[in-house]
Amino acid sequence: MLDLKIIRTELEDVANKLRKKKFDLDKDKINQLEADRKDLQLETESLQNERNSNSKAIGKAKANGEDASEILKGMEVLKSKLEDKKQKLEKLQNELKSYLLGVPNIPSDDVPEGNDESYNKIVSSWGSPTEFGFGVKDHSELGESLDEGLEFSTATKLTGSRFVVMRGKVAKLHRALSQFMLDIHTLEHGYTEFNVPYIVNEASLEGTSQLPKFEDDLFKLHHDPDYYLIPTAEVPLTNMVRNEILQQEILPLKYTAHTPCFRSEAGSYGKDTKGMIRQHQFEKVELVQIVKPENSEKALEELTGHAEIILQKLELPYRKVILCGGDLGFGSAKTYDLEVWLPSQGVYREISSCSSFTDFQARRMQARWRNPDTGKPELVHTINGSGVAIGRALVAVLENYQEESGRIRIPSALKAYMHSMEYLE
RNA sequence: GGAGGGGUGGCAGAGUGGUUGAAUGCACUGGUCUUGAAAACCAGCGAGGGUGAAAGUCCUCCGUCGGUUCGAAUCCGACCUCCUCCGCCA
Repeated sequence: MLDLKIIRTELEDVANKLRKKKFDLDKDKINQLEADRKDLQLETESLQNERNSNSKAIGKAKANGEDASEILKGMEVLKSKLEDKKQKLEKLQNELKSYLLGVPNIPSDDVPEGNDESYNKIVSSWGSPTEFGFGVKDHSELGESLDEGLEFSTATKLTGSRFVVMRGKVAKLHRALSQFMLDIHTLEHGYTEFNVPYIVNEASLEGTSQLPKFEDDLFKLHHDPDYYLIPTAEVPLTNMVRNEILQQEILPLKYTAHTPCFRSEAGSYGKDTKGMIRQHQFEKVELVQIVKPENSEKALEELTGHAEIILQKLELPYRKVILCGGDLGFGSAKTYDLEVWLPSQGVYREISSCSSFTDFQARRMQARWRNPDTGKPELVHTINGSGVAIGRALVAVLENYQEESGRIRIPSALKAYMHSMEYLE
């Protein structure tokens, strides 16, 4: 959610900046709602003031044994007038709030212009596309041809499309990837490891801005009150500071967790239907930082670097891309995607997305820190990114480490987690 | 699942219908003292919002939502949540 004060005072400027994100801010609607709100709020509050002072006068009169019936008589009219105004004000404020909840974050100045992903800019590359002297296979072909490998049809029997069963060594490799990533982030990058609920409430999802706008992307459970499966560990990790006022000494907070993620993938019919690129359930090691506003730009660079290290240690060729305004997520001010080389497709595919949300999530969550200079609570900034997606990392390893025979070599960084196996067999 | 007891400011913890947005302690900030620090003493110190150039002023908030009342932290109802005991259980 954006700062209402900034919207009020710099409406034109905000509208201009949001244009980069292809969002059309309804200035007339905001102006109208604001004008009405102002009038109504003034009237309501002055009636409340009147009621309060009358009530106090009644209390005083009764304490002194005096007659208060004269004041009491006037209160009846005042009460119904107040009730009326209050209801109208509440309706108006709800209208304003629900509109504002649908307004995206302002993109950072260095975010490139552009309508879609074709305008994203390559920031840097690491390694070069793996060379093969033979015809490469894709990960599903490789995985299905292993004795103990990927079983898409079994998963379809158990559940439906967009799920996978991993058997034996592949399941172990998948687990090795998650252990490896967690170890690097906790031992070398200073993150605290968490094990969190995979089911969260509505307030958490509103805090990190999946709700109310993107309910269709979530799996909702039959439970009262509403429960949802997490689409990413960003939700539980970030919401740990919801409604908190943090001491500055504990900042920055650096949290990581390995969790499954659940996404309905509504609206992606026909996209990546084959293989494990796009699943309803996948695992991910997530990185979250809670920082002082002045440090958020630096923290985004740092966190993205932490995700890059994983790909480097796995010796997977990748490139770093900055998303253009049109491709930027709803709450993000700036996003870097890391794209890993997939030989079978001959393209780089997203394996991590690292974003700064500035104070957008913090405002929704009322996540604050006490600034010793002002003595006042101020909003923190939140940053998160995948470090990295495990299913996609498995895909990348299978494809980039394949040999002509169909054997898969184990990346050296993972050997310690795979009982020194040379090959996946 | 059953029985009982709680949820109040950054923390601890008073407060059971009327100048209580809230005693007290801790923490924090400023000052006095000190070569400096600590201690001691003095003063200040909740959050969100409206309005205003500012000083200020007004409104809302005591788990959440709703109700009773001229007036609710305080009474009533529902829900959430924590603790204790019993039962059950991976």
